[in-house]
Amino acid sequence: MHKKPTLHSVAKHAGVSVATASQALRHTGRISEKTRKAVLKAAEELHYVRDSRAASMRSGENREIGLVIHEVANPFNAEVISGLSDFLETEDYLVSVLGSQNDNTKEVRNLKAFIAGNRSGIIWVPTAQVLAETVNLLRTNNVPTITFLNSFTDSPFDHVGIRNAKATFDATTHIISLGHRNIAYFGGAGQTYVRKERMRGYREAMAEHGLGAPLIWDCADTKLAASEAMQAFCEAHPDVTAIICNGDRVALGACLSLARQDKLAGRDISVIGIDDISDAALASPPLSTMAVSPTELGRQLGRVMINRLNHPDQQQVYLDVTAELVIRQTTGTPLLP
Amino acid sequence: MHKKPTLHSVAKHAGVSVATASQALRHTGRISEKTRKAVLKAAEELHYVRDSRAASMRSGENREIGLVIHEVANPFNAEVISGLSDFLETEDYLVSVLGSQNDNTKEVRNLKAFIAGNRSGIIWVPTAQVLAETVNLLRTNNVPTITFLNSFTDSPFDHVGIRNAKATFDATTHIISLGHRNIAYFGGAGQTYVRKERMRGYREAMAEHGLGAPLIWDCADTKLAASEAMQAFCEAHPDVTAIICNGDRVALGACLSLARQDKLAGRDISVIGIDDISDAALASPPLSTMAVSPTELGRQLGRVMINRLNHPDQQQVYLDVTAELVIRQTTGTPLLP
DNA sequence: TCATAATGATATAACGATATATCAAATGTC
DNA sequence: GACATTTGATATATCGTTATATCATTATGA
Repeated sequence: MHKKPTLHSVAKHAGVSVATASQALRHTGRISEKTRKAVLKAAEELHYVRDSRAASMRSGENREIGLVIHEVANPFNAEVISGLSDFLETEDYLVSVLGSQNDNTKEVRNLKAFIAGNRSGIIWVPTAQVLAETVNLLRTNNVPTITFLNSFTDSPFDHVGIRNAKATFDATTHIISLGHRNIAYFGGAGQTYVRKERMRGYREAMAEHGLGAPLIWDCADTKLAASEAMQAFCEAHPDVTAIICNGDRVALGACLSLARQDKLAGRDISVIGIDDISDAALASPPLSTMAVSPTELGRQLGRVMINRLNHPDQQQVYLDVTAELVIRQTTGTPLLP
Repeated sequence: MHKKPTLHSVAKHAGVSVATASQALRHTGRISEKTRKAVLKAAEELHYVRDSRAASMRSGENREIGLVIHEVANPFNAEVISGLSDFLETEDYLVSVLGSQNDNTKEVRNLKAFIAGNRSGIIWVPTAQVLAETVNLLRTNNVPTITFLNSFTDSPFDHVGIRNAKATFDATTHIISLGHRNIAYFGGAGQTYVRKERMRGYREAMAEHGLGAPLIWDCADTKLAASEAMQAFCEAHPDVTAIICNGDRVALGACLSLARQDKLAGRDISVIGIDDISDAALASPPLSTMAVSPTELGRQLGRVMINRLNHPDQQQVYLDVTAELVIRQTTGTPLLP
């Protein structure tokens, strides 16, 4: 088996020096058209691909962005990734993704992998417990970092996320305005930054209308887990007439369980989600939700990153996108008792 | 802003030479325990992360695998990625993913990015039209490559995929055994390798039972597109009593449309998918399908890759996984006319 | 005791590219 | 025609590692 072509072999094949070949391929304008053509032809013939490790090491340039996310299979995340890479592509950056499965060890390993590979920037969805150590790692290694969705106190990094508290506040207010009194917060587990904020919005809306004793029901963030949890929830709390869900996936799972119990979401129990993933509009009945457009969010994220790369000394950016109420068919007036 | 720590700064901080620091960090066993400890401590204090570009350039080792896939947001793919990276992680490899959005230009760009980054191996879901040029690119650059799902004639690469023709043959045979005669193939578009094989299986089963005039209905591979196409399909072919779908996503879209028309999948029209994505079992009614377990498929893929990396001269591997019939509630006997 | 071997640290040369300095030849100016 | 300038190609150092050779030490053995 022969070895892969290098700049050296291209130069030899074109009959020029390595330095000339390098310049020719980079259109520096210091090489005559004739020899440039010759080098390009040689490169073509040998199927030469520049070794980006060597190039970026010498030049210090590396147009690659790393994304460390908890779960790639999450449809909301998948749509964000899609929007993000589409946008960054137009800026000639490449996005690579590593999933941490909500595991702290993997998270650090993935961040280190991106630092090791000298990414120009890192976008990071932090897990619930961020160690000061991890922050120091990113800072001393001098990587422009943006936290996404989750954040943590005293974070020195740029941030792009959702106005979580406002989203659930608005959702809860809407539900209350429909006449509901007995409203629970359903789904999610643990005290992630995002969930804490969302629960806060719910609590505040409840308090504002004098509806005390907020009720919170945990479950893992999957459709399956939510559908099982909803079953148990309905048995435990038959008096609840509406639930504010921790996200669309959970909301869809809850609706599934309702259908199995021969109940109708929007009539027997009102359900509202957050995110507006593409399945939300397609579900039956279509899901009411607080829409944030994951694709657009991905683009925003890209914009903030480009901005940071172009202006390293700019002050910290903190961008929270507002979720819009989308009323479909899973929210309605409560049944009279 | 200070610069990122290098082996040089670690060595200086520990009071040893660069060579010693390097060996200490790699546990080569040629360094005394005392100085090794000192180096480790220095590295820790400076938050040193090895520059993998320099390391892999010099050593030739690079434990990273690249995956070029058409669509990350596809739930089947997402589950495969999850299985793949979990497995390769146990072998101490890292997986990075690039999505090509079914675009030929992006596909080549992504492959080049992985070649440029000197990945140890590439897993590749080829688009419908693969240029000889692209194959040469991979070969001359000497990257162990595995095609996944799709392939092409005369491919020199290892392959992991699904026994597509058998899957649809079995699905169709099952539908026929239930008593259906008027059966269509629904979904997908164009002549990808996978779809051609799947249509072949359908056609062969139909022919074997003397059921001529196979009917094929195109639509894009998304739930939304499928639900719209199904509407049109039902109007155009009211006599069809069962459809073999190009995949679960399409099948779920079709079921959605049936529900909107107040028809029940499994009674009015039988629907069967392929893949068994996690939503299949959760849908209402639960989807009958030809199950391949995407997570397990991801693991297989990882196994084949490791195998190739450890045995570069082994002959070409071609592995097709068999799909199992899973009967849920969307398949049943046809209504009497 | 003196040669020989083991141990632990270091010096040096790569890996494959690019930035910079350099140099020869061609061109321009008065 | 002598000198300055532009143009196009090249030589060399460098990025941050690791592999290999080298070199002091100290330990071992006859």
